[in-house]
Amino acid sequence: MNTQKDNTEEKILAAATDIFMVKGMEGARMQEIADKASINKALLHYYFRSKDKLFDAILTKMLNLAFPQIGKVFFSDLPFLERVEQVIDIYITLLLKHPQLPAFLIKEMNREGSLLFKFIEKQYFAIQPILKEIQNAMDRGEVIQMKPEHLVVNVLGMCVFPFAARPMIKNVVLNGQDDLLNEFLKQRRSEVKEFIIRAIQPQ
Amino acid sequence: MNTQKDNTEEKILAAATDIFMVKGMEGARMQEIADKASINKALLHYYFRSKDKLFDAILTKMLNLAFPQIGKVFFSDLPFLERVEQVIDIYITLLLKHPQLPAFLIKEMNREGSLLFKFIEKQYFAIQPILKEIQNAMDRGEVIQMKPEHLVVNVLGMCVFPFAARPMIKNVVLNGQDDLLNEFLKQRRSEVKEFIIRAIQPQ
DNA sequence: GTCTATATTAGGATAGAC
DNA sequence: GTCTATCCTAATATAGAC
Repeated sequence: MNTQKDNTEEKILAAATDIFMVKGMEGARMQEIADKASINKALLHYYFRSKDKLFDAILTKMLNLAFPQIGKVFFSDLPFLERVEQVIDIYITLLLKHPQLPAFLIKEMNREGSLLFKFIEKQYFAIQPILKEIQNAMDRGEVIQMKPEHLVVNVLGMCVFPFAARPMIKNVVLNGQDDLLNEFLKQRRSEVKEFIIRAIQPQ
Repeated sequence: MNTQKDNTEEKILAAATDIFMVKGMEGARMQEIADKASINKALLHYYFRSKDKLFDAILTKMLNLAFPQIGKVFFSDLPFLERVEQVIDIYITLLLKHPQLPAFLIKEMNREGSLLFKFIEKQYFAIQPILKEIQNAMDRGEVIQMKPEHLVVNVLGMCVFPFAARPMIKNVVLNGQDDLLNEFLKQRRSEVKEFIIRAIQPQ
């Protein structure tokens, strides 16, 4: 049963997500969020007490969206190169749905006092098995030898960077046209896959 | 001859650079900049009239540092693959000197009303010859065939991303240790080069 | 050119009526 | 639960003495 409370809370969360994702914690204004949710500032505070708490709610939501993705598909018994392709696929698909996510997270992880650090520190233990598994694949000769950490960062960089730097890509590389940008970002799925495979397949 | 004016102006610029690079336009405080420059707020305004104008001065300075780099070395008569290696070398060297630059620019290019856009739009004409030259190298068979725009973004992503996402790399991939992070970033020079070369060299 | 003191505004937060 | 009105602090900016 949907009370009015639930309904308003959802409106607030939706509005806050939109605003915070684009402007970040420091750029966002409570007034703007209230306007977008078609309520007033006082009601924002009634539901979330403070800007910090509201922001934390949004940040947590987006983090749970972004981070757990890798692990899911990675530990199957498919050949390693296919698993890499799947990871790239999943990530680009996620980013096409949330293009502002990379810039948002980069902004946030470089902001002092961000709650993001609490979250980030825990992830160390989550990624160790992945690095280990990459090393195993290398030892089996499924992939060329290199430092697993650098492979991870290379894949992440190629997937994430064009989204974080969309405004530059759009205006510098393409000709300022939104539809060209969208097309370009969609192409990343296959482009990154092919590029990575060429770089890491044996011989 | 150095008047007191020059001296103070330099102190302000140095302090403002430090603060703005780390905190961005919205996170920085005039008081903090004044403190760092060992002067008071009023003097900041005496020299630069407003926070906006001061920020613009810093932004312009950093942009002129970051953007014109590529072109310089790119149009020599060296083999294409060697030129790519040189570009990577120059960029990673620049980033090791200014590790906060990527996050700063990503923050800024995603901020509405940023003066960065005026600058960014002009760069379209600067990069066209580079894309053309890449295409030529592909047609000559010096490199594998792909969309030049994606090659540029791949190189840029691998160079820039680990700097933009330093806090995450440090805590998630490495073990929260600053010296490990530094070592890792230095390794990027050779790692990126080798990775790119494997991905784009013919056959 | 540099300071202290003050004005001004913006923005987060609360009180209190309904 | 929702609103209007108001408070309070932080932050940019200016006035005016030295």
